[in-house]
Amino acid sequence: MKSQKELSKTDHSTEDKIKNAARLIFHKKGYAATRTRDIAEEAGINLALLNYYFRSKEKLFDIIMLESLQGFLHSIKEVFNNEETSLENKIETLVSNYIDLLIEQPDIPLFLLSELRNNPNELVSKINIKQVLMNSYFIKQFKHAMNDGIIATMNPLHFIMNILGMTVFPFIASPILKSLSDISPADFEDLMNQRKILIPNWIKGMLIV
Amino acid sequence: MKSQKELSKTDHSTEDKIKNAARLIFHKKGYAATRTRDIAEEAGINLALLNYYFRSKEKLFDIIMLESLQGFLHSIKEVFNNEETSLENKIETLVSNYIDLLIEQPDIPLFLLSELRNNPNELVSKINIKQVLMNSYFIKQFKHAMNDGIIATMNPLHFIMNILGMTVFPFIASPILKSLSDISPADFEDLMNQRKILIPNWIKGMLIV
DNA sequence: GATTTTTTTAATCATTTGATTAAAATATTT
DNA sequence: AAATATTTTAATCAAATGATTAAAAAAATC
Repeated sequence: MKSQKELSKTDHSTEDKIKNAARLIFHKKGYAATRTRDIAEEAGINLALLNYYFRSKEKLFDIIMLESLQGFLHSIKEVFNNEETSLENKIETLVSNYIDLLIEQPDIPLFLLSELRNNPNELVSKINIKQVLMNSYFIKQFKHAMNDGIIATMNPLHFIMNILGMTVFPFIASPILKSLSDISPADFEDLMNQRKILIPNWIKGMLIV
Repeated sequence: MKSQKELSKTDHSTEDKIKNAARLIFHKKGYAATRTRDIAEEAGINLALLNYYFRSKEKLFDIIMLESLQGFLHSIKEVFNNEETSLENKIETLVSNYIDLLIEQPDIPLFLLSELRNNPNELVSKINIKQVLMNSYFIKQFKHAMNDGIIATMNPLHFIMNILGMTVFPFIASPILKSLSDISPADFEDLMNQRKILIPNWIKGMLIV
């Protein structure tokens, strides 16, 4: 089990050291609350180096943001466009993969959602999430099963909201959930691991005609 | 249907004008990204007045934060401790109330979750969410029904995560969801209103033994 | 209506913070 | 080894930003 910091791939080059530090702090505090000096300190470099390599805070942020978003979508892409697996299998794999990802990097969802909130972000259109998700093989399978009466009729958006809501929300709300009961971080992780099995079962229950 | 701004209760007094402006901007941009000058401009007052009435940005923020958190918990409190209603009824009421609340004030969840993320917040302990939720009549009913074999066995936390996840998450992720498909804000609101019926049904499905 | 208190304003301060610059240190090339 | 290019640093700048102050305006009190 590696810590967030150790996890940061080989920071051999100075550029990587800065990027890894930036990722860590941006993810934890968001753009506005992050000081370039904090990044420099975390990276163990002089502040001027940050601007030497990345020109500005904003450009550095854009790089981190793009990579984070791509990384987060990568899991979905992989699963959604696999033409070999069943609908059920996709649900199981998606939930399980995401819970693993979120246990490792619990700050990612709140980071992404906060930063995408207002920004008239070209990123979202750049990445073309719509194409990736709504035109995926997974959605085709889903619609097909609906037409064949195998699963209940439902707007696919409801379906996606339910999967993501049940999977991602606990991590977003973990500070509150942890204070709700007296669960330790280890207990919380156990609960999340239980959900790898539970969520797919609940989801399947929603699909029964 | 009032806009967020008009909704702001009677800003008769200067103090109220400032608080309402602060609430609007803090909710939308978060603490770090908010400039006291923006609040002053939104309130239509001189910047010095903000400090005259509230001493500092931080003190003003603390007031808004406390009120927002209390407001958000108020809905739960009301429903959870009603000893007249059934478990099913509580679920329906809670989901319906929250969806109404979130349609009116969609910025609240991301605001609360972002700001509570790191802060070693005394607020959370001050408000004592634990007492409100985990020792509520609702949880008693839930545990009782489990013991009697009326509903499936499940950690109550899973149950709360599922209700809140399915209810709140779509609003947090709405910027992305809206770009996912081509739904208009009106379409989105329709979807959310559908969920007032759908979510309680899905939840009940999870509880079947 | 004069006096005192409260509210509001314009101007300014001090600190923070993103960014730059010129020089030093290090690495690379010739 | 000398010359050149690259990387790093310390010092500093300029703008943004939270906060204060002293004076003006308005309201309340006598």
